[in-house]
Amino acid sequence: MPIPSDFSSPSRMSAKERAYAQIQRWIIDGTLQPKEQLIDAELAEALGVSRTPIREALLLLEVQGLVEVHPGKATIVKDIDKDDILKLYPVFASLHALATEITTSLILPEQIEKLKMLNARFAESIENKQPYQAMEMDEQFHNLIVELSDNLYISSFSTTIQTHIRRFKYVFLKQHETSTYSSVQEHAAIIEAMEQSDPISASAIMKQNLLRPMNELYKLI
Amino acid sequence: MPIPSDFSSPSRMSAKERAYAQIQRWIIDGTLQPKEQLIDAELAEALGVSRTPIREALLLLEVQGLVEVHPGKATIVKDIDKDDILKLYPVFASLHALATEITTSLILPEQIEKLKMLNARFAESIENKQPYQAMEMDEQFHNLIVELSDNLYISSFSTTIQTHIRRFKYVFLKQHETSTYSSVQEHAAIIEAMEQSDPISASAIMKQNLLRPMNELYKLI
DNA sequence: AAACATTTGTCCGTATGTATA
DNA sequence: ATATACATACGGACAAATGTT
Repeated sequence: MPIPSDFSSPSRMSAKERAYAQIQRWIIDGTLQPKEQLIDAELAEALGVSRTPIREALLLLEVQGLVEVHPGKATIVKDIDKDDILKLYPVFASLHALATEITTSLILPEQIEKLKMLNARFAESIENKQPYQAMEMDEQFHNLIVELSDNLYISSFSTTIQTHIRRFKYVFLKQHETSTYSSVQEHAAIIEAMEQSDPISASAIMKQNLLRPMNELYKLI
Repeated sequence: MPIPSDFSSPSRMSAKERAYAQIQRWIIDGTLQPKEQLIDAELAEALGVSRTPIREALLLLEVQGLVEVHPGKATIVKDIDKDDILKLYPVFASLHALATEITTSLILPEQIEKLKMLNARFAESIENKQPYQAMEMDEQFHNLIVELSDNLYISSFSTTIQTHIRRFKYVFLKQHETSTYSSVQEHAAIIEAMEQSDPISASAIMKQNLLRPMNELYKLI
């Protein structure tokens, strides 16, 4: 009789980690709205744990910029306004441009193939009008390049920014129709520049691939 | 009789904040060495507080990448090796290049003057052979540009990287003679590009101003 | 193999500080 | 101005997990 035995797969999340992941999801998807007050005792009861792991999770969310803790007063979900998009995307673009530059000089043929595969699935998702799946494929394409750059700081900062961008889309857009076919073509151009070992071109295209949606989003709102 | 009454100046740091600042200092200056085990109970006694604020401080330091927490096993000071410098500086340079680009289009004449003043004091410190003061003046110059870019993500990420770079210098260099006079000239060139409202040039020089010391440091070690 | 020592994780009670009636 | 309610900050004890004897 086969025993599941995947004890160490998600390595048994601690209460703190579960609380962190759940509260973060609630903030991103709008269940917890901007400026809404967070009371640790309430969250503790809602998640079936004590206040300690909740407080640790809120501390992490504060560092990430999703929560504001006013000692002795209140803890609230950080407010958001549309101009945040003008602060988020340039940093995101710079980080990914750097990651692209680094990855271009490290990438292996089989990893290039994986990027092509991800971009193909990205294109399919757009054609099949599945905006959420398209967004995820787009993220996977970008995240693979970031991972391949093998730089913990880039990946860490990138994850933080990506979380805020995701929240922004959830709060301001009903649908997530942010992916366009021109993005597929830019991805292809990035891959081509990587194949030609041209880090300058690759990173320049990557930057545009992220700054263009910023402008489109900003006009849209 | 005049009462000091500076209650809100440092706004009375919490135990968590004091613990965080102190442990961080100990890690940066090498009092707590790489791979050294950190026992929260010991730190709690040493700092005269309970384990709770210590654990919160360690959590923050873990996010910052200065500490590794292995649940149930141990908490240790993160190890460091000289190749870290090749990961830190490119990210630092990208962030400061972006900050420079943004600040160039926002900066006011009086703020330009302040940059000139900081660079003059930076030059003096080098001439007077005061390497630590020179490092601080250099940091103030860069940090002012970052602050003026008015982007919370840039300043937050920049602070994290700067902390690691500082630790690197403490661990691998006895003296902090990392500032050279060519850096003063590059700062002057950045200021000049800003005065001419040339963000491309300003950010390019800024990038070089940070990548050059990276290569010098790497060769030195 | 099992009991033990050690360290982190969690719970809950209390103190402190703030805002409001 | 005082007291009261309420939320966060902190403390101390217990539980859980890991490695060892």
